[in-house]
Amino acid sequence: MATGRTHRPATRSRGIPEATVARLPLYLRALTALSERSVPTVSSEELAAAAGVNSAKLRKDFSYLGSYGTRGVGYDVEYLVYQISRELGLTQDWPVVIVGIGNLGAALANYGGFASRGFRVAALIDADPSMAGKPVAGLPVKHTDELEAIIEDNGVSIGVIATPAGAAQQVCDRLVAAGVTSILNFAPTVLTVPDGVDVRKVDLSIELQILAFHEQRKAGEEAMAAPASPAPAVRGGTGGGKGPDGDVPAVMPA
Amino acid sequence: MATGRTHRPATRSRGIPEATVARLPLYLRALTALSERSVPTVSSEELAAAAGVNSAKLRKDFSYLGSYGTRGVGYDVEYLVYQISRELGLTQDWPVVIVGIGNLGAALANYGGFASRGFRVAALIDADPSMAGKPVAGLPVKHTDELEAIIEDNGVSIGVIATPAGAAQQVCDRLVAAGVTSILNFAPTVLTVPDGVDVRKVDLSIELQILAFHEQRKAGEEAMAAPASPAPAVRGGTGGGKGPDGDVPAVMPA
DNA sequence: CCATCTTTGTGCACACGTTCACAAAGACAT
DNA sequence: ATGTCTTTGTGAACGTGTGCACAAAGATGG
Repeated sequence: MATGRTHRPATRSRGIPEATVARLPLYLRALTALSERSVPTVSSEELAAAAGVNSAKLRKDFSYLGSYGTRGVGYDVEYLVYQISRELGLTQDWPVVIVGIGNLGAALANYGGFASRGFRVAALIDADPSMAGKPVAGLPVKHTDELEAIIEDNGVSIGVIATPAGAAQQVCDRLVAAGVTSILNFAPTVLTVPDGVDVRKVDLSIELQILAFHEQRKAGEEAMAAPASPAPAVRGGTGGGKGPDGDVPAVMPA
Repeated sequence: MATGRTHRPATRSRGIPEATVARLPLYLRALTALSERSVPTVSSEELAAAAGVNSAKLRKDFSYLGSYGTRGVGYDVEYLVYQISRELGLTQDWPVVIVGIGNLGAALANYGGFASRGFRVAALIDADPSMAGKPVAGLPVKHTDELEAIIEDNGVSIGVIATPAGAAQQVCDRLVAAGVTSILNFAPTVLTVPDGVDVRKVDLSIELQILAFHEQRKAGEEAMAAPASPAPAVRGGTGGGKGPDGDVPAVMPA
C-alpha cells in the first residue's frame, strides 16, 4: 500500500481524456454496424448521429487518437474500427472470470457482447458447492476454491463480481491477491482495492433512483399549476406521511 | 428522426447538479446501512469514507439540498435518510415494467435492490408467447400485446428495456407512446426518444472495454522502457497467438 | 491548373465538476 | 460565560469536458 498516491487518480491516461475513452466503445459499435453493411466511409456528422453524440465532440475525440480522417471525405470505416480496437486493447484476447453465478452472473455469462469483442469467459465461479459442475452458458461452474488457480493458469487480469453485496469485498480481495488488476463490480457495495487496481461499478438500483429523481421533477413541474397534491400513489412507508413541504419528520438534528 | 435535443437540459434541474444527483443514491445506501446499525449521527468524513468519495465533495453535495448538518457534530442519520429519499423521489411508489424477460430481464426481476427502494415491478413483459403466464420472480410474464394496457392501468412512468438490441427501439417507441417518460436501457443500442423523455443506458460490454483500455495501458507501461511511438506493445495474458495481429488491415484512408 | 465545395482538425470560450482551505457555527467543559 | 475544540458550509482556484466557429486540407469538376 503505497502512501504516495491518492486513492483514485482517475489516470488521465496518456493524453486521451477519460471521457473520450468512455465514448470509444460507442463509436466502435456504430462503426462495426457500418462495417457489416459494407459502408466504406463515414462522415463525422453521420457517425455522430449513429452514436448519439455531437459531431464536434466526435471529431475532437478522434483527434486524440491521431488524424485518421480525410478532409472532404470522412473516415475510412474499416481503418477506424481497427484503430479504435487497438486503442482500446481489443486486438488482444482478454480472459475474464465471472464470480457469483446467480441470476445476474448467468445473464452475464450468456451475454453475447462479451465474447464478440475480445473478451473470453475463462471461468464461472460460485461459492455454492451444489452449483459446481453445473453448466451455465456452456461452461461448467467452478467452485470458489479454484479461484486462485484459475486466475493464474489463464492469466486473467479482469474479474467480474456478481455476488451478493456481503461477499463482494472478500471476493475482490481474493481476485486482487491472485493477480486481477481490473474489476467490474455489480454488487451494490463500495469496494476497497490497493493502488493500481481499477474498479468500475455498475449499479442497477442507482440508475433507477436517478431516473426517479428526474421523473419526480417532471411530475412536479407539470403539477405546478394544478392542485397541490400530486397524482401518484403515496407510499408513506413508516407512516411518516408525505405532507406538504413544511411538514418534515419529527426528527431534527439535535 | 425525432432526435430531439442533442444535449441534456437535465443539468439545470433545480440547482442540484447532475453529478450530485448521481451520488445521492450512494450516500443513501451508506446512510441506510448506518441506520440499520442504529448509528445516530455521522460526520462528513466518516460518511464520505463509507460512500467512497471525498469528504469535501460530500459536504458540497449536501449543501445543495440545504443545511442539514450540525457543526461540531455531523449529520443526523435518520433525518438525512429521509431528506435524500425525498429529494430522489423515493418517498413515493414507482411502478416499473421490465420488457424482455431473458437472462438479464429475469435477473432484474429478481434483483432485490429494486423493490427495497420505492420501486415496484408492475409487470414483466416479453414478446415470446411461450413465456406468457410463466412465473418469473413470482410474477406471471405478460405478452407484449398487453404492454399499453399495463402501463395505463398502473400509471407506469418508468420502463426497463432488457430486450435484444434489435427490438429495443420498437419497444421504446411503444413505451413512450403509452406514457412512459423515463427509460433504463440495457440493450446495446442508441435509443431515439422525443423531448421530455429521459433515457439512461447501462452497457455491460462498454464497461468491460473501458477496463480493457486501462488494463492495456498498465501492461504497456510496465513492459515498456523506451516509448518511441504508439507501438502496439502487445502483451496479453495468453500466449498471444490470437491471429490477426500482424496482418492487420494496413488500409489507409484513401 | 485553378476554382469550388466538402469535411476534418482545432483554438477558444464557456460550463461543469472537484478540491482546497478557512471562517462561521455550534457543542462541551470548566 | 467564556474558551476551546470539532465539524460544517462555502468562496475561490483549478482541472476537465463541451461546443462553436473557422481555417486548413483535400476531393472534384471544368
